[in-house]
Amino acid sequence: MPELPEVETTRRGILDAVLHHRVLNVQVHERRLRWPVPAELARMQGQRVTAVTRRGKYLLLHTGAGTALVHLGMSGSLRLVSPGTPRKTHDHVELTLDSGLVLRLHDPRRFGCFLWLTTPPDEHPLLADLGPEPLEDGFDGGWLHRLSHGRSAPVKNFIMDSHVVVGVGNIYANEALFRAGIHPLRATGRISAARYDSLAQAIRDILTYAIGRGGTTLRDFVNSQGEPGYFQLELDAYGRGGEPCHHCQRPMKEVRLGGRSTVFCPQCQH
DNA sequence: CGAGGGACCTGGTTGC
DNA sequence: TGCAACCAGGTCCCTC
Repeated sequence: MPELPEVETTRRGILDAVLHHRVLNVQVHERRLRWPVPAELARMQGQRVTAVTRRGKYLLLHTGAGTALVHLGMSGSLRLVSPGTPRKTHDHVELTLDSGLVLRLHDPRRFGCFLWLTTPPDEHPLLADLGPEPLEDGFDGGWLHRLSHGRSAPVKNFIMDSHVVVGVGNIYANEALFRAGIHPLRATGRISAARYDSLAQAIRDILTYAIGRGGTTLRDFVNSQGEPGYFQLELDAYGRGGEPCHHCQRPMKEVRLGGRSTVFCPQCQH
C-alpha cells in the first residue's frame, strides 16, 4: 500500500524516463478508477514533461498544456516497461514516451486516479486543503500541538488526517507512535507540546528512513522497476500484534480503530 | 467545526 | 475441492 515513501520512491524511479521527455501516446484501457479517467487526458499527447513532483501521496506530471495528477490508491504502482511488453491485468493507463519507455499505471483495486488538470494544481480541490509536507518547513511539534486543541479523537486518527499533515498512512502512523512512546488511542487534545515535538520528529525520521530504504514492502508495492522495497523487515509495530515489543519484550496489542489495524505496546506507549 | 461511518475495489486468505 | 465470507485500507463524502 503506497504511503509517502513509496510514492517518493516511485517519483524518483520514473524521473529519468519521464522528465524532459515527450509523451508520444496516451492509452486508457480502464477509465473506472477512483474517479473516471477524463477523455481530456488525451491532450497530454505530444506534450513534454517539464517537472515530476509530489504533493502528499499525489504525483504530478507537469506539461505546458496541463498536469496529470496521479494517485496510487492502495494497490497502485507505476512501472516502466519497454514498448510491446504484454499488458498485465489491471494495467489501466499507459504513457508512451520518447525516452523509449512506456509508463504504466497498474492498480488492481482501482482506488487510484489519473486526472488531467488545466488549472494550477495547488488550487485543485484534491490538493488545495492538504496539510504541510512532513519533511518540509511548516511541519513540527508546534504545528501539531496548535491543531490538537479541542480535539478528542484518538491521536492516531489525527496524524492520519491529510488536512493535518500529508503522507502518514496506517503503517507509518503505527510506527511513529511507537517510536514516540504515545498510545494511539490517547485523545489528541491531551498531549503536551513536548510530546508533540517527539511525535513530529518520529514522523520525519521514519519517513526519511523509509524513503532511504526504497519504501515499505507490503503486499502489492513494487517500485518503478517492479522491485519490492526492503523496509518491511524493520517494522516495530505494524503487523506485529501478539509479538514481543522490541523494547520491553511484552506482547504487542492489536485493536481496530476506524476499521484500521492498530498495533501498540501497552507498556511502552502512554 | 469535529467525529464517525459508508462507499469504492479486487486478490488473497480463511472457514465451512 | 468449491465456494462464500472476510480482510486489507487511502480518501472522499455524507450525516450527526
